[in-house]
Amino acid sequence: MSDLHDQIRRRLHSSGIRYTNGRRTVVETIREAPGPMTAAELADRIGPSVPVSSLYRSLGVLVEAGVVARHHGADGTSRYEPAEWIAGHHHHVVCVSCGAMEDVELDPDAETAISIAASRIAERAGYRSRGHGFEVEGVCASCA
Amino acid sequence: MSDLHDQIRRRLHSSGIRYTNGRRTVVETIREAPGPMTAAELADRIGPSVPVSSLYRSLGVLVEAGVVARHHGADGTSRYEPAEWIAGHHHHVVCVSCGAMEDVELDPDAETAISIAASRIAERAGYRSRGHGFEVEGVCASCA
DNA sequence: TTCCTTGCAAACGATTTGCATTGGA
DNA sequence: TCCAATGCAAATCGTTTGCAAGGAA
Repeated sequence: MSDLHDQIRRRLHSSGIRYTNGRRTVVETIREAPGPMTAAELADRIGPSVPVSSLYRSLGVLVEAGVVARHHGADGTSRYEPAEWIAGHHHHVVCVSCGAMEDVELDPDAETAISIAASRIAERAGYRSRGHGFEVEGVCASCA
Repeated sequence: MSDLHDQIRRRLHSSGIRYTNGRRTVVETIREAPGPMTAAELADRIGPSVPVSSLYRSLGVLVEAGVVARHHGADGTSRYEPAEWIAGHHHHVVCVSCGAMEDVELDPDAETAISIAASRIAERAGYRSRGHGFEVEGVCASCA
């Protein structure tokens, strides 16, 4: 596990960015989270040791460096989770009612179907497909 | 076409809501737009006849009534377009760089594949699938 | 010493809301 | 008449930034 942090440290260092305690705390909190978290949720879990402004700055740096991925829930707020090279490939369900977001993995055949359809969609609009990330909308259990 | 506005008027009236000039202007502007628009873009097109606060209030009412659909761009701002019963079924590509959003239609076979995979994803997370709406992420032509 | 990073507070952009006024059925 | 809708300004929320102090290489 220190392995991972070494990898991250190297990644950041190659851009002249330091892997400080605060940033490591942010990364660990995101990794321990059950799913994509908002900045406010992260701030709650981390406590006052990392003030909001620093939290946001760290998140920006980590997203920029490809360590953390940023997503947008149905409520407009950003949610953060480990990048794919850390967390593995997966998709998201987003609750259109409360904005919650969860990770989901697909079996290979569904994955293939999705991949084809998604790249066709991107191509048709003249977009360069970025992986084949997409989000499914629905209503979560507690909102239903 | 006055047909459509009559339908909308009836829809709103059944909830004790009035279909005023301002709201009609908002609906028409959204219908004439080339794709999902932000509130700011709508305000630009409409001009000062509908102040921002009224615009937002109208959008809220229209979304609530199922006349307009609200989506979340990659930049966190909301985008609005006619509801599916007006615009027809389609999907979206979202530019992860600038937040732009475009409509895309799929051929029936891709549509079927997507539909199956999307409902499987929703089910797996315990979400009630809302249609099978989803958004594909990519990078648009002007950002690439 | 030289940059990068932090922390606080102030600034910001998008959206919402309080309140008094206007307008429609 | 009665309740919904409007317009303005102020408030709120998530997020960003300026600036001076602190810390690692």
